[in-house]
Amino acid sequence: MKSKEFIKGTLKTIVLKLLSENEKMYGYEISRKVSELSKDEIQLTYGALYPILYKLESEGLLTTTSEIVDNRARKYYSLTDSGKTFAEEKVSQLQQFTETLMQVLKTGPNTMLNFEQ
Amino acid sequence: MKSKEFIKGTLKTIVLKLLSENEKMYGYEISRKVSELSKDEIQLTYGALYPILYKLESEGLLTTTSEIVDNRARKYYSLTDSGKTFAEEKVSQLQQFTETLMQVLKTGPNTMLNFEQ
DNA sequence: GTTATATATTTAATTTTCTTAAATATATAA
DNA sequence: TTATATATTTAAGAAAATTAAATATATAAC
Repeated sequence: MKSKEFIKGTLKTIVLKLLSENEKMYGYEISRKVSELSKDEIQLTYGALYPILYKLESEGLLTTTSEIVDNRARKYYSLTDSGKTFAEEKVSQLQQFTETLMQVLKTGPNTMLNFEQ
Repeated sequence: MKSKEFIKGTLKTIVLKLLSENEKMYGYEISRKVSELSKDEIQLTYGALYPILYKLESEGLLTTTSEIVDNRARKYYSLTDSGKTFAEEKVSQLQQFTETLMQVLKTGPNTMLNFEQ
């Protein structure tokens, strides 16, 4: 069982990151891309993904266009201008946070205590 | 406003990490230490911290001892043997996750698309 | 003296976020 | 005709964290 708990809070920013790299993407594609990039370590389930997309849309950060591809409905999501700005901010903040977290996790183990015996 | 959302899911592991470096710590101390190590970027509020500690205790991963210091009650938390093993696992998993996340965030921006025009 | 700040723990209501699961539907390979 | 892959949506429930308040002592400032 992969450690899913750590993803919490980062999913939205990952979605924003992918959308900032592509003119338009659809839900399934986003989910696959995350699996691919993370070598299946990070999974973006639909139950998590679609609510995120709806919320970003309701906030005016992305727009949707529907297309029929191979007879199947496909809904594309694209960042708006404010969405692009927001995405840059979030990604930058997450990178910063990640570095800080690594610092916190790096200290020790038992710094300065390895001289005993 | 600092990006607090990213912390979700990582708090427990941060607590475990600190406890694995110290024989015993009390709640307030843990909270302060996280602020210090992260230069105030990560905040462990009591509403988050104490429920985490209670849960770890109920799972047998840590034990508590109460002391009176300067007339004030102070409750120390220490990892049990299984707690130490668990802490190592969690920290290692979080480090792995963090590296994966950085890889995902690193790709792009707009790889291969900067030749247009 | 009393006010503010720092130390210290606990608990509860609420919100956010995610998991799990199910429903719906088409295309294609076995 | 069965399984697998593609594709979206929604809802119930759980988990985790936020916010806020209650309680209590010590000490520094005014």
